Formats: sequence, C-alpha cells, structure tokens
Amino acid sequence: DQGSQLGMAYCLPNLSVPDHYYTTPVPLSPLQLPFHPKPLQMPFDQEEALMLSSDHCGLYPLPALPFGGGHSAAAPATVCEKPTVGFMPNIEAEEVGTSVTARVGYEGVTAWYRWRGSTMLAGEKGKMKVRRKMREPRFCFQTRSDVDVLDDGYKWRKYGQKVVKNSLHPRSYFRCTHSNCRVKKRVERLSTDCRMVITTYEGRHTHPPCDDNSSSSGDNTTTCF
DNA sequence: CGCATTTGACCGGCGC
DNA sequence: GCGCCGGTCAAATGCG
Repeated sequence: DQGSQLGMAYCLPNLSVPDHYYTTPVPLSPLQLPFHPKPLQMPFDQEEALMLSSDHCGLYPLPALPFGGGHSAAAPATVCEKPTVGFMPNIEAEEVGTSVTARVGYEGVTAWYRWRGSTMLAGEKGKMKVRRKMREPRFCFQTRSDVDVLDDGYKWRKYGQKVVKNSLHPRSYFRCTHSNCRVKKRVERLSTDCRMVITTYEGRHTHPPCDDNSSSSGDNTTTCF
C-alpha cells in the first residue's frame, strides 16, 4: 500500500497524502472526454496518453491539499475549508486546443489536472508543424485560505512575481529547492474573490517530501508517506 | 556570511 | 513585423 502511494505520488506533484483522504475511495472510470469517444492518443506524448487512458484510482490520486492536516505545526494560521469527501466525487474533462483539463470537484475545493503535449498541427499545403510546449503535467487547485503559500511538505524558493492582466493580485513563482527537481508552482489569488488562492503545480517531484524538511526544528509533527 | 526574497530587465510565444 | 503578455533571470536587498 505504501509502495502504491509512492508510485502514485510520482505521477503528479507528489504532495503528501494524509490518510483521511483515502477514507472513502470511489471507484472511478477512466476520464470521459465528451468530444473524443476513443481514448486520446495522438496529440499527447506516450506517457501522457497512458495517464489519460488509465484508471483514476491508480494514476490520479488526489494529492493532499495542504490544509494544515499533517502539517498543522507549520501553518497554524491557515484557515481553509477541508474537503470532507475523500476521493474525487465528480470529474469533468474537456479538450481545448492541445490541452486536456480535468476538473475535480470537492466540497469547498475545485482542482484541475491539466496536460498539454506536443501536437501535430496541420499546416498549409499539407505541411505539418510541430508544436511542443509545456509538456509537464499540471495540477491546479483553488481553495480559500488566509495565507498565499500553503504548506505542502516541500521546500520552495520564490524566483519571481508578476502582475498579470485582469488580476488584482500578483502571481508568485516558486521552484522546488531540491537539487535536480524541476517542479514549479504558481500561487495567485482570485481577482474576483481575494479569499481564494489558486495554486498550480507543474512537473513531478523526484524525491519524497521529507527530504527537504529534515532541517525543521523538531516542532514538526508531520508524518510523511 | 549564506541563503531567501524582491524586483526590474529580458526573452519568447502568440495574436493582430 | 510589432506589441502585448506571461514566465524567467539575476543583481540588489533583506534577514537570521
């Protein structure tokens, strides 16, 4: 079981997954893409296609949302709405352009998984143009929080902040500090509701979350999986 | 002093 | 081709 969790964790940004998120696992069928009766294959890299056509319970575990559960000592002031349902009660998916977005609804939380792969675009006169961009899997969720940067068990270094159009709040850019780990995350607040924080992870951690927490001063009661 | 954060500059993609 | 915009870099600054 621990091994499977570890395996699952490496499919997406491997946030640690507290036990209570697994209390009521719901068997889920593969993603139903409304405009594609057959499994998506060509537009996506092999790995991404594999992920898309696989069973949710195996490959799309709900990453732990950093509500302070398991990390309460590190984020005592966080006021969030915990999801009370354990495992992805509903899922919607759609393909837009070269990306597929799966929206997952929880109680008080909305999360998105987003994949985007290389795409063969039909050009003029039969020419094929390869568009290759943003191949890392993304996981995005929004939740209500007083703090911008929610504790997810990893150590991040901020490398940029940007004011984005149509948003009242700046977007912050973080990179995982672990060597050889290229995972990034973006954090921004909703312009329409400043209480809501949108966190987007891009890439997969190459290490367990405990690695970077070894320097904690002993007040951390986190249990890593 | 070392590391993290800040912030303006820079770059590339994309739409017009 | 040009300008806008998002993302990243890197020097300056802050902090423990």
